[in-house]
Amino acid sequence: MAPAGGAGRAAERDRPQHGRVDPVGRDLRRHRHGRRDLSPDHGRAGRGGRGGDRWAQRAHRAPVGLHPARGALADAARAPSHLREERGAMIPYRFDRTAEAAGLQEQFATLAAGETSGVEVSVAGRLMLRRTMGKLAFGTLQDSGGRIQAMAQAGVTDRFEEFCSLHLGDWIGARGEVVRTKRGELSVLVAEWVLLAEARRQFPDKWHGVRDIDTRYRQRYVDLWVSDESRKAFLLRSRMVALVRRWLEHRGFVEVETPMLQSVAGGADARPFVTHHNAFDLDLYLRIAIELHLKRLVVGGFERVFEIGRVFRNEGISPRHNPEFTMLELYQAYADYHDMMELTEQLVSHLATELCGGTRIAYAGRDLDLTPPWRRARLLDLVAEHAGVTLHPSMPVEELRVLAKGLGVEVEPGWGPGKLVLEVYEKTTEAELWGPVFVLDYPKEVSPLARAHRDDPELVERFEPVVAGRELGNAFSELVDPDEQRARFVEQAERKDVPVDDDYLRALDYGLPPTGGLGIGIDRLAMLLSGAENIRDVLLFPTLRPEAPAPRPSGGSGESSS
RNA sequence: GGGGGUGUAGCUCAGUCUGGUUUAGAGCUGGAGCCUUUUAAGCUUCGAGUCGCGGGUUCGAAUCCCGCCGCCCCCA
Repeated sequence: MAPAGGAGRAAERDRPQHGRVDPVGRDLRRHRHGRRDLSPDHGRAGRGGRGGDRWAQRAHRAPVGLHPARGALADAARAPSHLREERGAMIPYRFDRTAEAAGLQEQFATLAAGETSGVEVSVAGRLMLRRTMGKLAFGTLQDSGGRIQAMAQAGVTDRFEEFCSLHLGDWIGARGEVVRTKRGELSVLVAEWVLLAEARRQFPDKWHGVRDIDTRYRQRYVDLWVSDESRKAFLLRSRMVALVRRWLEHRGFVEVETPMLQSVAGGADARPFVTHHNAFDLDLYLRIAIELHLKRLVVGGFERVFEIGRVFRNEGISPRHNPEFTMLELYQAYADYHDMMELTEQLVSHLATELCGGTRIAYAGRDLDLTPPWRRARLLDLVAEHAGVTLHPSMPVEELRVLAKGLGVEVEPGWGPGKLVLEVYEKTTEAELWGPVFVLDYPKEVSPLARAHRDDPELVERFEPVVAGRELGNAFSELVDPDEQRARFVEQAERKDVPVDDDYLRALDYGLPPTGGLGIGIDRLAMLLSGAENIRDVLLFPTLRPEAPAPRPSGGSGESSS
């Protein structure tokens, strides 16, 4: 049967096979014995249990498939366990839960040790700990919101012995009275229970959990199941994104979704991923920014618009970079970058207040005060402060090059003065800024979508909020002049061999009002508020190298070739 | 690409410097059993490892040497 093959392959992948007994064959033999000798009785007993079918709808007994190993090699140690096979066949289609752990802990907080409540509930969750002692057993059940102890007693609990043989990691549903034990632990005294899912692979260390960082990223389902802090970080991220949406909607922003597949990947300076559309026989790019589409929408009359979405950059991976990450971008008509600064500090302090209980937080072992207003400082002034040199993009290229080298900053031949200034800032100053600080006024050369500074034509009205030595986002007074934009695109195209986005220029021809734009890295923000120092700790499934080597063409192992 | 760290049972880790009392250990998990108030329950017992992979040195390699691979961190 088909499922057998699948299970077998899964088991094989977990360990190399070198002339060992095939686990599938072993399982199969074991299974047949179990059925022949033991199965029928247990089948009847299971289905005839009192009240079971009324309480939880049980599935018809499905043909019992092969049980893959509970972890590599572990099946070798496992007894036939006909009980488990029978139980596996009785998984219900649904379960009526009437209470959750956290709610019970709250509701019965005053129930005294040794007292019974007279209240009957049904709970469901995963068995995290188990303590059996002959005629009495305790299990710690975890649901999405908390933990509650399940207490089973011979003579009270249906199928008591089977309950005692549950594995850590198994999911069960249980009905019974809420009681508090003599030792003070709130419990559900189980009358009836049902297996909801079997954990066929062994539970990680119940005290240490999973420490191996690779396993935590690759098998997030295991990490989330056993790592409290991991669960918390992702819940925080989820709440954070919800708060961002609500906060922006309150301020009249409209959420939109724009294409991720683009024929011109614009809006940022990054290498795109290329993909191919078959019907059009057309190469397309995964977007590297959301910017240009959102500004088109402002042209179209959406005065306040935002998108929270994935962008893709085909560049290196580091503790702060993942090839796909989530950006918030927003555009507000009639606003400039000063408005964007206010919006940024208000938004971030709001999130910190809601999620961290205040705007003074700790990050990487240091205090961080996100209380507005944040310091505003010109990039050139910060470079002077930290690197001790006064630079300006109007200075001769050669002079800037010498200054940069003098600071130990490596430079490339083609770089103009603006790029040199930016490079000096990034190499000498950015990481030193604990912040929060708005770094203002970037060279025009490196900011092709930002509007020239009203006081200095060599600069643009642009800022990056920098926190803990890292940029959290990027914002401009947007460039609205179509001729100026065309000139910057053309200049960029000549220098970097990137196409000009003619449609965007056409959109500007229809009139983009003065507009403030802001992009914030949602992952970075989640790191900040959850205390994570690695972006992978806020990405459920970070990009990793494939686990197994690519399957080789069939035709031998290839190892014996001489 | 360079440097540093790391890889031993399903999980968490000893053992590596100083090669051999080690047939590779512990705890948890898992199997069998005892146990009616546990809180990582306890107790008895059993099983489980190509010590990342491949070469080499040696009478003998988890341990020393060489090469490679994965992961983490720093730098580019």
